Amino acid sequence: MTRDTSGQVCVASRDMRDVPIYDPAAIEAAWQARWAERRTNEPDLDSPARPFYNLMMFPYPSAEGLHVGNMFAFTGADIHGRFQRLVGNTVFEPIGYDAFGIHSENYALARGINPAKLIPQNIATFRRQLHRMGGMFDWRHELSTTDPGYYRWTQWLFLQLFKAGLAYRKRAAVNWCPKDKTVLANEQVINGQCERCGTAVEQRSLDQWFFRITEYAGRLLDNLDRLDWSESTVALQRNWIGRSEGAELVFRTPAGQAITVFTTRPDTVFGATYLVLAPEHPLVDELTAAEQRPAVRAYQRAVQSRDIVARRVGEKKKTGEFLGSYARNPATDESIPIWIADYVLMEYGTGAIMAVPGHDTRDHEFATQFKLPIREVVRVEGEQLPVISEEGVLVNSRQFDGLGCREGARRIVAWLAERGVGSSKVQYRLHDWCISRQRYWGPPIPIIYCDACGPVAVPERDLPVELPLIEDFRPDDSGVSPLARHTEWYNVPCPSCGKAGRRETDVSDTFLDSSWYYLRYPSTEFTDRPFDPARTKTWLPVTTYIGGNEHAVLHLLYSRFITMVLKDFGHVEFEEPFPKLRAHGLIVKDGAKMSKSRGNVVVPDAYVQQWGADTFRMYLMFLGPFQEGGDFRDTGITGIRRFLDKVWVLAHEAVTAAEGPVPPEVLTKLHQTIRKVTADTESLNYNTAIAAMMEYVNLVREKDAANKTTLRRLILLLAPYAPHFAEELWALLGGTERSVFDVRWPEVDETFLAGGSVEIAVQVNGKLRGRLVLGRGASEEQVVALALEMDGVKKFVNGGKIRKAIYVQDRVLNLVV
RNA sequence: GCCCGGGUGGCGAAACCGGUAGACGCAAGGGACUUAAAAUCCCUUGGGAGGAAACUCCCGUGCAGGUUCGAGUCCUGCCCCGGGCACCA
Repeated sequence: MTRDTSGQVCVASRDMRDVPIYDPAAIEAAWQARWAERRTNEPDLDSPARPFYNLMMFPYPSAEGLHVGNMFAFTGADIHGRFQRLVGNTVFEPIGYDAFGIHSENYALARGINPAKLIPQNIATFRRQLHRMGGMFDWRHELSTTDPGYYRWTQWLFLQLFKAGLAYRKRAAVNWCPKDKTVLANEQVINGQCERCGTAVEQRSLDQWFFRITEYAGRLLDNLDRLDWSESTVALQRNWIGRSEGAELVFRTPAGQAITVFTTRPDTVFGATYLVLAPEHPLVDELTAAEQRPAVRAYQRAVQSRDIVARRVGEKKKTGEFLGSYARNPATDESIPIWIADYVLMEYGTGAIMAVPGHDTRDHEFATQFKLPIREVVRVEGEQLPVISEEGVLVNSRQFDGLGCREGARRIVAWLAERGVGSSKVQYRLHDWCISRQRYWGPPIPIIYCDACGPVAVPERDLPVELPLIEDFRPDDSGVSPLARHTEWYNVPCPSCGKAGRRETDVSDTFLDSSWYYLRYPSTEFTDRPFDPARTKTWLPVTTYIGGNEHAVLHLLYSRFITMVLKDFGHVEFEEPFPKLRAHGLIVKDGAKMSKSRGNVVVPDAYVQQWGADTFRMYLMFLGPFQEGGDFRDTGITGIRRFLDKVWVLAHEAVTAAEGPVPPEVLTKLHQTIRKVTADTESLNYNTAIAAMMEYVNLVREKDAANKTTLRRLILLLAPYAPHFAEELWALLGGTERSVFDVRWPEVDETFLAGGSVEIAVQVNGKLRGRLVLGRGASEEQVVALALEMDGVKKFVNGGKIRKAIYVQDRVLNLVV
């Protein structure tokens, strides 16, 4: 019996020859030290032969440390990087920390310690864990978004948008989380609740900074067609941008006011029997008749106080109020009533709709409730109103009667456009990006307010605007940042006129930090520029980006937007930062997402400690398809360890044993394995690549064909997956290179694939009746002749005539009788 | 409601372009080695029926149909699970 220092039982050679014990802890520590000392993972950034920028989504350094989901993601990405290096690319694989933001701040609040003191401890833990997992990280280029040398440029970025008119300030109803005491982006509101703490979100009206991402909606959408991204991610982004084609139509009041509505169904304009404005619509006041004023005011107040949950999600029952005034339907010329109702949202379209109760479920509900006229303008045989389908013909639409919906829509828009009361319009669901946060833990927005000059940009030479270390970093419900309690910090002269000014006390959204970090990585050592032009030209855009779909919308959309802006202002030469993106799956535990609140977070440390990083890495990859994720159970780790033990023993046997001839079938299998592992690793199908290596090892053992030359090839295949293990065995098998990662990936020799025998399935009428083992490439005649001799086949052919024989070369023969 | 995934043994999963369903691994059972246990090695393992046995047959990829010589894979209509969006006009 043998045990290593951790108490782990280890194998001896299967024939009891003495083989040193595979002790991952020792090997892994030694190789990690060697990599650091030899600068193995530090590519030449200035003149790389074949630059390959392998990017993974950087973590936020939570107090719990790296969890198993992070390790799954990073391992998958690291395998990709290591493989790319082995096939001859100069791989740059950086890592960093997205350490600003509400996660970190909330934890700091709970502990009562300033995040500026707490975060470095968390980062230290992450750094240690990232080293331990054996990633091919270039530690020279590690970054943290909380470093003033980083956020200086985040602030610079803000200023570029500000100067271009893409950052603006407006008072807006925003999502307010009463528990976290902060404004949330729409994207951070899930079912009307704060995505962090689950508290119901309220509406508040505050002055906020916004970025005009909506100006880029069309480009952000159109470019998706040109990106090599996981389909799932593309679908999420498309959905989020939400393009709708339709028309804007103008309804006029007798007094001449114009109410513009957006509709996707201009074909139904003859059925518009009333108008509905959002309660906050700017025209509401002037359109309200005197006698309706009290009721309208009361309704507006009621809507405002109702939380966003009720407005957005719940409440089947429609509510609304008549304004007491009318407008003309531009198609029918009829006078129709104007209402307000909270089912119409100010943020979408024009904040006003033409209601077509015959052909819209919501309008139908509302009209029924308030007894408003419902008119049929689209007829579908055998269907009752409301008819939503566009597969009908227009009726009650005068000269347009009888047309199909689509054709009708075109003609009606053209007809209204002639009279200046309509035009076609593309509408997006995307909203502008609110980047203000009334919090402490973020980069201060670099603006100074001056009574004379208005909001003035902090001069670039004065960046960074450093976040001061304050004791009272706790937010309150005043709606202003904790920084607003520090006059000594915010009272500064106006950079423009020199009179008394006041700093912006809000900080920016974490998503701004992460919207450009990939530009910073190659240039971390430059203190005088955000990203060096030469380095950027060499390394960007990112070659492969790997990350989770939880960032499919926010992070990826914002990064694309920021890159487009930088392109438009001449700072970079490309507009898509991530031409190739692969989404990995989610690791769940017992069917549920891992979260602190569920208490099901799995920390990898104990596993890495017990089994070694290599075993745990491979185990995570063997769990299921990388791009699908899976449920974490630790029941299968032994399988991977047994596999590595077998390879370990084979390698040691091969070193001492005399080199014998390799059986041909082992050689064939070897080249099949090289082919499969190459293809699967390239396409991120790591689970099946591992299975293929296991199959090969099983065969080598069965044939007792351990051999240095062939084992070296196996070690190379294994290297991306188990890097320390591979280094150790490569050296053992006589590798003279400084690292196995400086060797070239093995190539498939087709001549070995051609040989060997195949098993051909023989079917009668599509049912399997026997198998033939033959040399590759047998002709149909030969196979049919042999098949007819088989007992199982004879029995079912039963003397009948073969009507047809279908032969798929080397695979299957089907006899039809 | 709309948009993505997905449904295959006791479990995680494989299956190229429609061509031998269940590779690989876990767990389980049996055996070898051992004083014993662990480790290791060998065998069995989708369900059912028959046979002393070598074996043989039938059924089987969420459900119901269809296309095809042949369907886990393609088509039509459903059911269920996961994720995203959602009073978006």
